[in-house]
Amino acid sequence: MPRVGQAEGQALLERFRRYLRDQHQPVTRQRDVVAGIVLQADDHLSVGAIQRRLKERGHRIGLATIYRVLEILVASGLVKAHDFGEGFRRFEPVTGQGRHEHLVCTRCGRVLEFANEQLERVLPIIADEHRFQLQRHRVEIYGVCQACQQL
Amino acid sequence: MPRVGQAEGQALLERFRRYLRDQHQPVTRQRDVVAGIVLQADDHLSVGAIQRRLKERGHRIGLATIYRVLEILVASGLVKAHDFGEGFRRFEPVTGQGRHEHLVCTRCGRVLEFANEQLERVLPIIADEHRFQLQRHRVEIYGVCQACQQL
DNA sequence: TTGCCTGCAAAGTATTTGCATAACA
DNA sequence: TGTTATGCAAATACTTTGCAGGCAA
Repeated sequence: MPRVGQAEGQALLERFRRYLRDQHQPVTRQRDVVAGIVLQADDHLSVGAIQRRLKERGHRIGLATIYRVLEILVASGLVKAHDFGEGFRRFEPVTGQGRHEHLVCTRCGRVLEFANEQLERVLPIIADEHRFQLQRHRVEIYGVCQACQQL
Repeated sequence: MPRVGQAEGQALLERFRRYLRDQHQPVTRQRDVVAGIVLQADDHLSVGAIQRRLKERGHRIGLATIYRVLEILVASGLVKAHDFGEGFRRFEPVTGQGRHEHLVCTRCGRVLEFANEQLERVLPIIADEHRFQLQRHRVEIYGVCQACQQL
């Protein structure tokens, strides 16, 4: 079950092309291909994973270009960058499903998502109690996923 | 108001020396000095900050040694390492005050702590709902601290 | 056509490792 | 005194940047 449906991925890609045109930036083949992979991913991709998929599909795109496209994608708001403390970042398409947090498997690296109303409610209160102007938060649960427990 | 009182810092340092002796590892001057700085810190120190304090106090200790002492401190359980997504880690002495999470100021880098019972209660439930064997979690609130808001 | 994007390689940052020397027990 | 920690420098991993040439508009 993909995070982003085929159709939603296509729609996001279309929005990215539009974003580039609006910004008077060219829609290059590299940008289209990299964005296509990230925006249609059913997972939280690392740069390494993106590079691998590019190779599999026969595309020869430089590493620097991947990073530069990701920068644009994040700036466009269509992609979010995450740092799960692995020493590298991962990238996730921003779908309509709204705010969610992450469960990260420390064995296989798989990332699951969850939403919890209670959590989202309490964090602004805590920030307020400490006179913090909340900008964003990060909630991650690390553990062993069901599949890895059975090995 | 320091996180770790002078007395508590001293006690932690004493425990570190005992830990080394128990492990049949030498208590060298470098280990003692670096541990002293980290264990008595009133803040979440980066390696850069540790290095700076060492220089201020006239100690010439190699960078590699700092990292190696930190590795021992973390292994001993007296220090916790944190990754606040800044591209480097920070280190915090483990005091008796128990579990807490962090508020990180995105302007000045200051780190405040907070504890919230509701939060600690809900996270294991969420892990369970997703058949995740919980190992640890991370809750961070990023925003602008009170001092920085007034600038 | 023309300016910006791309690819390559080099640089940059945080951290780790190898090795000769020095210091602790 | 023998073992092992230290200091320096080189290596590593991820990411960013500079520059010559290629491509989108």
